This record gives sequence, C-alpha cells and structure tokens, in this order.
Amino acid sequence: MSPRTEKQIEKLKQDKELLILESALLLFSEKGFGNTSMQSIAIRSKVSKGNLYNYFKSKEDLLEGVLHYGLNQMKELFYEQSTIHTEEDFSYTIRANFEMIKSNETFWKLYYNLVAQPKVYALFNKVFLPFFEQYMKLFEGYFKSKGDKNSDATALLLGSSIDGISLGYIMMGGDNYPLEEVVNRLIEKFK
Amino acid sequence: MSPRTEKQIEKLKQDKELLILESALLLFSEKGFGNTSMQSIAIRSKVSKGNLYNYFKSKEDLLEGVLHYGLNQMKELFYEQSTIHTEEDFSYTIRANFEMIKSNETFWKLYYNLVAQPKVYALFNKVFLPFFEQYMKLFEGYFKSKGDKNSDATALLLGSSIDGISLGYIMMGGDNYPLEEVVNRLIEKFK
Amino acid sequence: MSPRTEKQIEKLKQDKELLILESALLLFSEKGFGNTSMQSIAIRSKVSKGNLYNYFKSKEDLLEGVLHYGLNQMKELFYEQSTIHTEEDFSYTIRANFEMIKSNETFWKLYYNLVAQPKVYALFNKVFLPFFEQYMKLFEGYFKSKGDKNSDATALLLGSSIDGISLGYIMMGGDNYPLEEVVNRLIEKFK
Amino acid sequence: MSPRTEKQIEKLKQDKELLILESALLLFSEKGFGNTSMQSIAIRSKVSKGNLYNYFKSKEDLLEGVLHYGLNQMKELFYEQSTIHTEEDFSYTIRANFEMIKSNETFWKLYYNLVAQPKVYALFNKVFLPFFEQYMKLFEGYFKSKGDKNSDATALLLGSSIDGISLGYIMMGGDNYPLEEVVNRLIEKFK
DNA sequence: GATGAATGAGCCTTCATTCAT
DNA sequence: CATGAATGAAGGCTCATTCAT
Repeated sequence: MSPRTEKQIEKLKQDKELLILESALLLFSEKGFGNTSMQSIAIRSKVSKGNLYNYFKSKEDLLEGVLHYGLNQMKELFYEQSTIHTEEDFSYTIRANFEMIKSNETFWKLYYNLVAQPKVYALFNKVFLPFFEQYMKLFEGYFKSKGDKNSDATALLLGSSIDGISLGYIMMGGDNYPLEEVVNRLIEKFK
Repeated sequence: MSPRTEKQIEKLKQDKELLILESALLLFSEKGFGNTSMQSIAIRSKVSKGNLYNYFKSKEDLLEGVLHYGLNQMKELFYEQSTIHTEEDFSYTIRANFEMIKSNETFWKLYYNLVAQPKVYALFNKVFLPFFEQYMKLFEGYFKSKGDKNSDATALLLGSSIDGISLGYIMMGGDNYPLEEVVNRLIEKFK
Repeated sequence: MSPRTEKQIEKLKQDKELLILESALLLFSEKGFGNTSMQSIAIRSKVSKGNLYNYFKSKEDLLEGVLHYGLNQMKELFYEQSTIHTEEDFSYTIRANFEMIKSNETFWKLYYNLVAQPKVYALFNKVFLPFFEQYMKLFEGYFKSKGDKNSDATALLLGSSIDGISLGYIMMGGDNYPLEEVVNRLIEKFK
Repeated sequence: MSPRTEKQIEKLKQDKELLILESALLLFSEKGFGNTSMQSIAIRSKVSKGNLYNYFKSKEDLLEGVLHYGLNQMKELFYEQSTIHTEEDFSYTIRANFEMIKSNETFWKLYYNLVAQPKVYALFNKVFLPFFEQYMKLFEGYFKSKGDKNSDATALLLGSSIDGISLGYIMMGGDNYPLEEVVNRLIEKFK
C-alpha cells in the first residue's frame, strides 16, 4: 500500500522484464530466433513459461521488445550528435559507431541474424529503418559540405562498408578480425 | 545394364538431385532454413518425402549440399582469373563480382540468411572460407603492387565493403538500392 | 460497525456478486462455457481475477451460480400460478412462458448450450428438474381435467414441443423464427 | 503394385479414417467438442497424434468430417422418400425419423451439443441446414394437401416438436423418456 | 530406388487457480 | 476484501525422420 512497496513491485517487474529481454537477446543471437524456444527463455530468465506471456504477449512481441531494447541502448550513445563538420568529427563519429558495436556485440549478432529473414523483415523495418536513415543523413551532409556531387551514393557506400565491417567483425570475432586497422583504413578513404 | 543405361540412370539421379538442390535453395532463401519443411522441398522437387532421404541423409545435409552447389556455380565464373595488374583489371574484377551476385541473388539471400547462425557457421567455414581467402589474396596482391604497406588491411576493408554492399543490395532489392552508382564510387575509392 | 454499515457492505458485496453473475451469464451464453476465461469475466465485472475466487470458488461453481441466478429470475414470473382451468388460462400460460423466454434470451442460450453436456448434466438436474416437474404437473392437470386419459404423455409432448420451439427461436434468432405464428398453432393444437 | 495391394492400402486408410471418425464422434458427443483433446481421439483411434493430422488438417476439420459422416448415415435412411400423401405415409415418416434417431443416439447427442455453440454454428449451418430444409418441405407439402392455409407454420411447429422430443429423449435416456407414447400423441395431433 | 503413412518430440500459447502483498 | 504476478498442466499443431511395402 505504501508508495515504497508499490515502487518496489514496479522495480521488480521491470527487473524481470529486463531479465527476460536480456535472456531473449542472448538466446536469439546465439541460436537464432527460430531455434530459440520460449521454454528456454523462460528457464534462463527464471520465469515460468506462463508468466512470460504476462510480459510479452507472443514470441514475436518479445522479439520486437528485444529490438527496441537494443536500439534504445544504442540511441543513448548517439543522442547528442547532430552534424559532422570537420575530419575530426567524422573520424570520431565512425570510431564511436564501432565502439558501440563492440559494446553490443550480442545485439548486433542478433541484428545480422534477422536482417535476411523475410519473416521478420517488416518488423525490422519498423524498428530500425528510421534510426538508420537519420544516421545516413548525417554522413550525407558531411560529404556534401566537402563538395561531393554524389554525396548520397557516397553515404550509402560508407554505410554499406560499415555494415560489411561490422558483419565481418561480429561473425569472425574480435580475435580474428583486425577491426582497428580496417577502421583506420576506412576513415582515411572517406574523410 | 549397358554402360549407357547406367549412365542414363546416373544422369537421371543427378537430374533429380539437381532438382532437389534448386528447390531447396529457392525455398531456403525465400522462407529461411527453419521455416522450410522437407515436405515442401519434396513437393517442389516432385520427389517423395521418403526418397528425399536417399539423396540427402538429413535436412542439415541438404543445406550443406545447397551451399556447395551455390559455391560451385560461383567458382566457374572466377576460375580463370589469377592476378590483378592494372586499374582495368581491378575495375573489371569488382564489376564481375557484382554481376555474379546479381545473377545469383537467390543464393546470396540464403547466404546472408545463414551467415549469422552459429549453428551453420561451422558449415559455412568449411565450405566458403577457402574460396574467400583466395579471393582476398587477389586483391591483396594488387594493393601491394601499388605500394600499399598495409595491403592486407586494405584488402579486408574492400572485402568487407563488398560484403556490405551485397547485403544491402540483396536485402533492399535492386529497385531500392542504386548498386551501379555505389559500385562506381567503390572502384574510385580503391582503384 | 453499525448494522447499517454492515448492511451496506453486504449490499455492495451482493452488487459485486450480481455484477459477476451478469457478466458470466452474458459471456457464457455468447461464447460458450469453455471459451470464456475467468480473466474476461473478471474484467467485465471490474473485479480482480483473485477476488473472483472470493465469491465463487471455481469456474464450475460460478456456472452453478449463474444457473441458479437465471432460474430465480424465471421463478418470479411464475410464482403465483398454481392451476390451469380454462382455455384462456392455458393460452395465457403458454404465451407467458414464451414471453419469459423472450425476455431472458441470454439465459436460454446458455441453457441450450449446456443441456447436452454430460459434465453439467448433473448440475442441470440439480437445479432445473424440480422446477420443470412442477411446471409439467400444471399442464398434466389441465389435460386430465379435459378428459385426456394419457394426460402425462400429452403434457410431456407439450413440454417437448415448447422446448423445441424455444430452441429454434433462440438459435435462429427472432428475425428468422416466426415465433408468434408457431405459438398460435401450438395453442390451437393443444388447447 | 498389384491392384489388390493398392486396394488393401486404400481400404486400410479408409478403415483408419473411419476409426478416427467413430472415436471423435463418440468423444465429442460424450464430453463435448471443447472438452475433447486431439490426444484422446488419437489414443482411442490407436493412431499417433501426428498421424491424425494426415487425415484431418485441424480439429475443426475433424468435426466437420464427423458431422458429414453422421449426416450421410442418416441420408441413406431417407433417400427414397419424396412426398407424403396419406396419413399412413405421414405416420410412417415420423416413426422412421425417430427410429433413425434411436439408432444414432451418439450422433444426435453431438448434434444437440453443438447446436447452441456459437463457435460452430456456421459449420452447423453449412452441413445440416440443406438437409433440414428439404425435410421441412416434405411436411409442408403434406399439410398443404390437407388444406392447411398456414402449412409452413404448421410444418415449423412439427419440426420444432420433433426437435424437442428428440432432445428430451437423447438427454433423459430411453429409460426415462416414454418416446413411444409421446410420438403416438404427436402423430395423432398432426396427422 | 520410390512411396507416403506413421511416429513422437517439441513448439507456442492459454488458462484455472494460488498466494504474497 | 483486493490485487495481479506467478505457476504448471494441457491443448492444438508441425515436422524431421523412419519404415513397411
């Protein structure tokens, strides 16, 4: 009845929801969406199978939750940045991007797991596209300011390259993919 | 009984195997590995469910077959090329690479569908890596010949960029991704 | 603490119990017993799921409550009538019966929903039979007074006919079943 | 390969389908559609749960199968009859109708189980209504030939009465419901 | 080799009921 | 009395794989 108790309950609920999200993220990214059972998520979250559905009304809903969860973590890292003016800005943005990927490997593994799955493509668009487009705009503006007549193609090339590097890094693992060097090269080429 | 008849039988068997591979490739890439049933592959190949298992001893085995099959198709396109000397060579190789991707979209869709699934990652390594490494060597040699001291990082960057461009093109579809322009930009940057 | 307050509480409790009964009756008859969840009843009654069980100790118990509740509503309509003497009495009783059915369609829908389910047949017997038997007696007396030697069979036939008409009316809906005419015919035949 | 073998297989398949239909009919009518699990049907039919779905693609589909199965059994009994001319015809038709009900009690129990369940009402209409309407026409013609100006209302009354009698007989059981006498009374009233 | 009926494990989801608060 | 998070059993259904023919 006291505010404290209610708050605690709310806290607990959030904790549990977070726990579920974390478990789902991990399992989805490790074994793929289709190969992960709700059962296994329940066990890992220490929640009963039935109770899972009090937090997420379906497996697909849980996936959407996971995507939003991951996206929000990323957004925090980029919130302040609105334009790129100098080479330093550019270099910094690129590096920050890869730092973020390095600190969210699990999520990105999930991302590459899903990106090519037609069944979840719509969902993906819904959650990710807005974020990506805004991100692309940032680079496009920079290239245009440097006199690039084809700034949108250049931005798309850069975006695709980042995508490809991330994919390689995520899939091969930090020990096998020399991320630092490749990123340095990337910055040299595009700055 | 005659050699000819045996050959014909062998031929027929191969035909049927081919049919299965084609069907599986198409369905896997369209609906994903997990969402494709052996039943549906059997129907599309006009082979009975039971007989499917005379050609491939499991679904996973069939997947491996499909990957080999796709890889072999690609290999044919690149067999002759052994070194890159001039900018023209380079440009030609890059463009040829994307031509190949354009003519094998189905296969590449499957590839990106699977690349992030650890369950098939081992399989992927087994089948693809040798091919990719040889391909990377080609570029590395070219960059080295141009005096690049860090030719292996550059080659990896190029490879990753190609990967990212392909992924974008495959996922967004030819109508939405301006492949031509992006590839032009890519060649300019790396040539 | 004062009697008045206790009464009010009692009143409130009854109100809530009534609310639950009404909700359950509606939902049971609309979607069937098996397809109605306690959850949905709780929501419609604006009672928490847990609290529901303070009023009815199980879903089956709630059903029994609903049946009693419906029966009691009917009883009120027939309480005063004790014998049928004239054709007018007879005609009036029949018509009154169908008026009652028309004003309790929801309940009767539930009734016909349950009547054939052995699982609730025992329950049905417990609650309905006494009422029905008394009702049959009424007609039997009338037919006997008219010299019918087989008055009990006639009464049973009449009862069954009423049952069948009600079933048809309830199931086909008032717009599709010409209740008035059929009842007129019924009265002509039996009066 | 020989016709005989194929035939035997076909026979077996039919046998199994029949077995499933019989089991489902029995269980549905005993415990209701919603309270019967596919599992229990499988066990009773000595068929694996999975194999059940090779014969009926869903539980609802199985129900439809059961309804058709029951209807077909009935149809055979009535096929020849096309018009009712004399009192004997009429009396015979009525009695034959109840004979049929007596020899298909299980099916009719299912029928009354379903008739009031909204979820399967559409299905019911699809399967039963055509049959019933044709049956009503038969009586309507008879009453009209006797000069009844309101023959359709009378036919509907008769139909409803039959319905009600059947319901009573089915629900109370042969020992408790004096079917013979009630039917005699019915015929007297309507002939 | 060819067929497809048969199996059984496993999946997602629902729901009556309980219980800590 | 009141709440709703939590449980766990059960349900309908799918599917890779096997095997008798």
